[in-house]
Amino acid sequence: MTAHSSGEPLTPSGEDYLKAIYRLSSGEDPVSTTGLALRLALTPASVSGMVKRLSEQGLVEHSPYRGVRLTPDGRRIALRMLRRHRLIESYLVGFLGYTWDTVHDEAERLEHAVSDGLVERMAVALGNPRFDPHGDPIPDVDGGIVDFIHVPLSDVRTGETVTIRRADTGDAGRLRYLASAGLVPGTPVKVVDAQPFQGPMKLDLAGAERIVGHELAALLLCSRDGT
Amino acid sequence: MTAHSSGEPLTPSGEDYLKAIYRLSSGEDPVSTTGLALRLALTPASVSGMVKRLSEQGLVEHSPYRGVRLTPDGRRIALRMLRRHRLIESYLVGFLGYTWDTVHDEAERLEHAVSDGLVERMAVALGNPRFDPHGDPIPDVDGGIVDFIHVPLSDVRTGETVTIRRADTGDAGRLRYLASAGLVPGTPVKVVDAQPFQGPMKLDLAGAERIVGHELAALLLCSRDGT
DNA sequence: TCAAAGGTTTAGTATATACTAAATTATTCT
DNA sequence: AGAATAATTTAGTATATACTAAACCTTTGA
Repeated sequence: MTAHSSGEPLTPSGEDYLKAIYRLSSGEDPVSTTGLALRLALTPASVSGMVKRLSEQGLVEHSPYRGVRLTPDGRRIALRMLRRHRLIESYLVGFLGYTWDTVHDEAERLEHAVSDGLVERMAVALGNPRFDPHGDPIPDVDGGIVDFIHVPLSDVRTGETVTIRRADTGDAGRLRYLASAGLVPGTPVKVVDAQPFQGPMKLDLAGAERIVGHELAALLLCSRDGT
Repeated sequence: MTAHSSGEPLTPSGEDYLKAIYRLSSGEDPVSTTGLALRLALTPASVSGMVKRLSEQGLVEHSPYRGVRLTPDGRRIALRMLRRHRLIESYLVGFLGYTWDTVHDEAERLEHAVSDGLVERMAVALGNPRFDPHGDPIPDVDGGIVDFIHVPLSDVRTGETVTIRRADTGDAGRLRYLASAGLVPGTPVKVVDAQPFQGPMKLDLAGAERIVGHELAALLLCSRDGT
């Protein structure tokens, strides 16, 4: 089974573009060239060129000056990469002693090198998990993905209690800090106070008080009830 | 710690060349362009070009029309790749249910993507093995490698008893057949009869008789005593 | 010893991907 | 609405790696 319908083989670069488009578009919305360029740390001009090639391969639809979106083929590949990435992260944490802040870069390279067979063996070894160590949902083999509506902690109103579900970054430093502050998926948090203008929040974590800046709070995606 | 002294980063291609040179030269002898081309399934012209670039990076020494050999830097990288490859194979067999005939291709891709840290974690999980599933020695972290003098089974004289130590191929079909015939590292074998002109050999495997063609016998590297 | 054969290198081409600088289109603000 | 600003694309360049075809050494054998 090839990666996509057209015969063209896809390069690691192409895989990264598709994955980035998926992440930025949350599956559907069109994505801007500049947004992609920022995310991939490339120039907009380079992105323009690559997008044109992906479009010729039928993996994205591109309206010049308007944006890119994935075709069904493109989305399938993006979800496959996401599955790989998240299963690899899960495996490294579960079986090789990695911590959640150190797995991202390793997975970023491995996801282009592993075979489908290896990914599935890792999935089996893990017991087919549905979430990775950061709380992100793992797409299943046929591209299904459960995506809950999560609220950034920074948007939660004072007095409300939510449960942290995901940490939306791959940055090791931030992840390490979050873990040390006890702000990991599964943790219930009550917003005691929130200062305006991107100001810090005062939180209640099982009795203990904690102050978190706006930037970090925006990375913590939460659910309101027992979702 | 970078891969080699000069600042130049090495590409996966370059890593493959160095590994191939090491394998073909058994560490020291100069290697021909054509030999390399055959091994890597490339044209001699392509090899010529790449060898020139590797030589500029100080990883190989090249006397035009005479051959290539590794510099100390080049050898270090080659051994690092060999360590990676063999540890990955060992890990896949030991922890993820792979069999010895199916690990080669997977390792061939992964060896370029894993970090040193991951390799060492796999080594620890395996208990720092010294041989991989095919019986090949695994170089240690500082590039030490125990290499015994092994005899191809095809060179063993009639009446002699040897122990199979290594299966010198990555070909899945051949490996599968060898395993099914009981011809795996560790097995003692007595040569009952050997026909001339690349003819088949008759073997005694713990009482059972077996016929093996010359090509396969040449792949089975053996030790004479209890080496 | 010298010519033929074979192995090796060079020259020129192609593909993939990134870049900078310039041209182009879209948006925003007055 | 039209000009200034911002975003996007195109044009042209560079690097890495592979290829084919042609030129070039080396070795072999008469």
